[in-house]
Amino acid sequence: MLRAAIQIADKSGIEALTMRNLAQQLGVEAMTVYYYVAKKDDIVNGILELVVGEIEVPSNGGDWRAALRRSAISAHQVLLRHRWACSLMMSPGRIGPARLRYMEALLGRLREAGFSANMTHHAYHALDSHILGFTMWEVGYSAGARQLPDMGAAFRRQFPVDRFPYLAEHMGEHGKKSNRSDGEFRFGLDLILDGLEKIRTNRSASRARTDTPRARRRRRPNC
Amino acid sequence: MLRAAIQIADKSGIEALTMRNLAQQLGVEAMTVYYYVAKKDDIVNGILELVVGEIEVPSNGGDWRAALRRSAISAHQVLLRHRWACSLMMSPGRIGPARLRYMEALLGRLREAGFSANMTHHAYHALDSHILGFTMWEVGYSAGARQLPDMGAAFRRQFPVDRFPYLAEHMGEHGKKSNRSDGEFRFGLDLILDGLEKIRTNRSASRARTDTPRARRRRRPNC
DNA sequence: GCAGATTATCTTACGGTGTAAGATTGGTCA
DNA sequence: TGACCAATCTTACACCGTAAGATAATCTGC
Repeated sequence: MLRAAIQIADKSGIEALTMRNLAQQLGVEAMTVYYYVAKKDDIVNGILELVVGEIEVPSNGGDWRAALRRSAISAHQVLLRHRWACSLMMSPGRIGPARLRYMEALLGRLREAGFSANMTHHAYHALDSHILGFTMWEVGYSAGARQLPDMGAAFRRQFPVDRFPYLAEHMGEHGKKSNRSDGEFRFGLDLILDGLEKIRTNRSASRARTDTPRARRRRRPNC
Repeated sequence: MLRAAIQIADKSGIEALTMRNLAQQLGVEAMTVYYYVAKKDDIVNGILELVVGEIEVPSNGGDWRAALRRSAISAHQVLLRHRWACSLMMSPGRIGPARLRYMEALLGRLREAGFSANMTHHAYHALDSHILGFTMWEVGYSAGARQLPDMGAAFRRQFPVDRFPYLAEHMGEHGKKSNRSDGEFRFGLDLILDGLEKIRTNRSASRARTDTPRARRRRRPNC
């Protein structure tokens, strides 16, 4: 049943996932679905869990940066396969077991790499914001582009290039082949990972040189 | 009318913004609203435009980093004032004049700082992803926290600390006063801005040393 | 002053949504 | 055969956006 629900959402969007549509897909009447499920929300949570389960969790050992990078790219790809999932992941009250497992693995990998509890907390949110934020933009953008085939032309008609030169240039960049397939996603991702690595090595170095009990307590307040 | 709509959405969430509710707020019947507006979507686009108009646009001249930082923090605050706006900004087909003005200013400020067209394109999306992605997480998280007052306890009940130690630690970080009020948002923002500044100076330096016509053409393909 | 046009509002109705309540079917076992 | 029970369907309700058209209030030109 959840498989059928995912199929509907993938093909026709999450707004097409109605109880009546789902029932029809299953060859059954709408209310029959309620024999297996208490509320529609349970279905939504269920399919979201399945999708989160598709994401590759960061591997243990080895280069932390590479591990997190692989996982983030996997998340990006999964969310592009199921374009409805992104906004659901950001809405409240949708954190199930699969999601917790993913979060735990990500947080653990950061701690293992040597980040403090507080730093891990910040790093997690920076990464999460990029993954979900960027992918959500991408999903919305491509949806808009599909509705309005030549967005560039439509834009130029309404807002002449001489009044919005930078926007025009920006649209031009979007048309480039070199900017297709994950380029923008990886750019922001690497920006964050590079920044984190720099902080990590600086902290390690400064700890080795100038650590004090008070500083350590402030850096790892929660262990 | 748009003001009344914003008021409803701010107080009771965007799902409470129905034509019947809005009409009642205006002391009128539902269909009367359609005398002033063709579709409900026009109202939604309208209030989104007003909100985007509240965002402080990056100033010209001076430190590009500071200008973009101020603008991003302003956007963050505006979107926290109107918690429904975030997801709307990421949905397709909602780019009105105010939004274009904001984008143009941001893109222009990046170009003016010396970034190439391609780099500006990437920088824009990195920043945008963080602003919208982070804020959207924050909105969802605090909404969940409001529904479930003691989330930490609820979490511990369902998922014992010994199985999710890192998650437990993460929740602990969320409880800290030091992590309130924008700390996490600014961390990710500075990570991106720092990374961009590093790229900017590296590019400028390498251009001064080793520029060739071909390299220049590839770096700024669109001017 | 008054007919006609314009502007503003309301009424009714339709097809869509999630779902509450209860009737109905068919199979399994004592 | 009769009781139990799981699976399905039927009906109905309150909500949603909105199409179509009636009604009331105001302004305009003679």
